[in-house]
Amino acid sequence: MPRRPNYDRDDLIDRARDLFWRSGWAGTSLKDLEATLKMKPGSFYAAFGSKEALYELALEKYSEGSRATVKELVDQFGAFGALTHLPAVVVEAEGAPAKACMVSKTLLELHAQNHPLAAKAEDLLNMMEEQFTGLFRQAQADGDIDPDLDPAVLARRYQSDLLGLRLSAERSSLDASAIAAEFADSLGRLRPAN
Amino acid sequence: MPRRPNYDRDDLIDRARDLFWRSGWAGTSLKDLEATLKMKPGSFYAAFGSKEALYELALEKYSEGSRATVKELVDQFGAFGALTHLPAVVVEAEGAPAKACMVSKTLLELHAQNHPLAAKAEDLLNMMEEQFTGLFRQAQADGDIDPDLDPAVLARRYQSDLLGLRLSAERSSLDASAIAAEFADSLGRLRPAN
DNA sequence: GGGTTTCTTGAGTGATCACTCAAGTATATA
DNA sequence: TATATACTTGAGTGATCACTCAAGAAACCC
Repeated sequence: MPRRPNYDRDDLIDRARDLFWRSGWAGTSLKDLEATLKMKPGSFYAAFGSKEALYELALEKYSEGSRATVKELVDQFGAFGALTHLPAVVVEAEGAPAKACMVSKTLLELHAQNHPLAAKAEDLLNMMEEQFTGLFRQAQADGDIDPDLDPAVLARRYQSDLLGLRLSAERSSLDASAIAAEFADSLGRLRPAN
Repeated sequence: MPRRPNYDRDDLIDRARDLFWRSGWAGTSLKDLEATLKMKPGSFYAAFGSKEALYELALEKYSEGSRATVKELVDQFGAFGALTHLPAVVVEAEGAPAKACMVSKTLLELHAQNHPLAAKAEDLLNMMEEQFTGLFRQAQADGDIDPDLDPAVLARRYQSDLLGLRLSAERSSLDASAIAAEFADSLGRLRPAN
């Protein structure tokens, strides 16, 4: 009996994610979303309920994609190799809507307003941090990192520096690839003494 | 003949800076500004011309204050000491409207819109980077840092990591002081060999 | 193909946005 | 004290904000 929607919901969320990622929460109006998603207000609200609900879907998808990218690097280069390759990968991502991390942008924009999306962003940053912790632990098991170091501490610092790198990569006058290379290089200092 | 304004312009800019710093560009409405500055719209526009003009004044003042803080640390601890103390100072600033750097927040929020304030933020980040370059150069002259390292490269990396630290300090679930301490500690690796 | 159900359309909602301006008020000089 | 010159007030500007809803169109089951 029902009529099926003539859009691909997953594709819509992708496009919304890219728009939100580039333009932020307040910087993205419903008019912008209607244009990008080619939806009239009625369809939009029937499909997603609100701008906030769609942002949350987009943010979750961003975070999933982010963690998937890391997993691919692990498959390709191993845990330690993923950690050293990631800085260059995020900085040199050509088609990306922005260099900076969407989750950190969300946190910075909405933290002061105690917006629910800022709390969501904190949760996602914690998840991503845990992934890094796992990678450092694995790298220790692989003999690539000094086993006396605390993987949770290493992960916290790694994520902080990575977010800084990605923020810096938004600066047009700055060569982020060079910082990325130094960042990757400095991970060599964590190798075991043997 | 004229009537003098009954406000302290410098104090108004301070209060506007703190409000913008916390809430961002789009997150700060004129109503918010009117309440914080205790000014009616007419006075506001007579005094500052526009929300954007005031934001620019506030951003410049933020940047000046930031560089002044660094200079004070240099007077107190020397160039290398300033570099090692700064991470803890920015993270533990109790009364500050936000932990993250206002200039970097501005860049992230407005870069995608090609907003003039984003270009301004880039300029100010470049100025702050130059200050760090000078500090590394001085630290080399003082014999605290390996003279073979490039101070400009060190400054870029230092600033990037510092911005990442300050961004991370916005996370309530994260102990930023611990990262700050590790950050300061890792600068010890830059000391000359002898 | 009729009937049901959902999706799509797009004008329209009140609220808020940054901003204006004419009128009133206070302070300086002459 | 008179007058000139600001500054202050606050209602009001059109534009845009996120969002609603009644009506029409399309796809499915029987």
